[in-house]
Amino acid sequence: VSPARARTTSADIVTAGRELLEAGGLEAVTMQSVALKVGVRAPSLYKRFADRAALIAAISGAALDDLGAELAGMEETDDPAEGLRAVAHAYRTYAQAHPRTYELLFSNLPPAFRTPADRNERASRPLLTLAQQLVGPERALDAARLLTAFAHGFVSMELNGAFRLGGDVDRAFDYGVGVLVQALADDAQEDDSAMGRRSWR
Amino acid sequence: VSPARARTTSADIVTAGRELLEAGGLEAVTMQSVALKVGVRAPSLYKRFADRAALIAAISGAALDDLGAELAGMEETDDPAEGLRAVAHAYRTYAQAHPRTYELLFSNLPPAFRTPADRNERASRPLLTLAQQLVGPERALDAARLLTAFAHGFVSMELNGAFRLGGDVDRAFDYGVGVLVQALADDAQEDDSAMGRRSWR
DNA sequence: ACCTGAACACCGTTCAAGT
DNA sequence: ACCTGAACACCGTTCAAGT
Repeated sequence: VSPARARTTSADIVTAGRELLEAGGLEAVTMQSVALKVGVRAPSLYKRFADRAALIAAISGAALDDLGAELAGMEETDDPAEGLRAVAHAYRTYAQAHPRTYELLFSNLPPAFRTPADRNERASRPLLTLAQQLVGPERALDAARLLTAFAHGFVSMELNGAFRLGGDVDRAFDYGVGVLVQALADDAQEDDSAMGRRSWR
Repeated sequence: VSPARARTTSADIVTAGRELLEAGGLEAVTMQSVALKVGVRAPSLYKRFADRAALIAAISGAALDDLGAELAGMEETDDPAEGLRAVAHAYRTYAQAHPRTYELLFSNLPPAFRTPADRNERASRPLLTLAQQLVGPERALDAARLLTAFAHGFVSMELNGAFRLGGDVDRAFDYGVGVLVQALADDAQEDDSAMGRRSWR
């Protein structure tokens, strides 16, 4: 007897899932729709992914790698402030190009299916490196979190249609990034000149 | 013949839904579980809500009203910077107390079922008023968006377990809020003294 | 006027049976 | 070794029939 040959691959399945995700949101990524798209029946997917959650996690991980690739190399600059602004804009650009995928990237997954820490690390290194260049090692993490939180929060609200009071949304993002980076630079400057930490408490 | 008397109310249904949401996440809010909790069968819910999406929207709206009530009155202060910091912390406190509900509040709903604009307005007015006191009417909206984006982004990443690099997360939030409010105040100050807008572009 | 059981289409998942 | 149809439990939703 000749054992059945594989008719698809994990990579193909993830690709099909990502296309369905971007086209119709997470609810369109059903085991049946993904299977049909790769020319197989739903039960066959369980040969490669334990369940739907594992497939979604793989899709999320692949998307994170893409975002990481988009940001790669941005820390190689001699103007960290400019670099940070560029990272923020690249971040927003990715979200606008792949809104549903971006949404998934920051949605709650069961702990067992979260993206491994090292893949996460790669995507966040440019930002962290630039932050360290701007404010020094001690406050790099806080600064990176400040920027990430702002960028993610802004983009997330933008995608959810939360900015309905009018105004220029592009300008608001520029304004926010600018104020933030400048504030971080000033904060570091003050410390350099031994004036102690700004008292904002 | 005696027509059947109502055995539940829309308010009861929403309450039951909110409890199920906080206990087990959105996926635990099924028409059957909600119906059983109010002592009725699933089909009866359709007398009061067009479908599950409408029920979820009602739950989301009720939660927004609660958050609005939490923030109400915070704009009545003579220290807008302090008021803004207080709003940011109240925001984070709400999210930590009701994580799943908070998550729903900022998740993507189909446009037809979004919270009406006026209910949204009530929850965002304190922040907007304080921002206007700090930076003036022209930049109030940008400033409010900067703060909201940071607070939402930070809290959202916190709830999703995105802060895995260690460090003091409470301190990072304080740091971010402090830097932001200070930067906004400085920015406004500069304009007041007719030195033109800070050139951060 | 509201409630219900029964039915339908759909989903995730399992598994014995095929090659 | 992988694929499949059939089956199961569950879900949202509709609707005729009850009171």
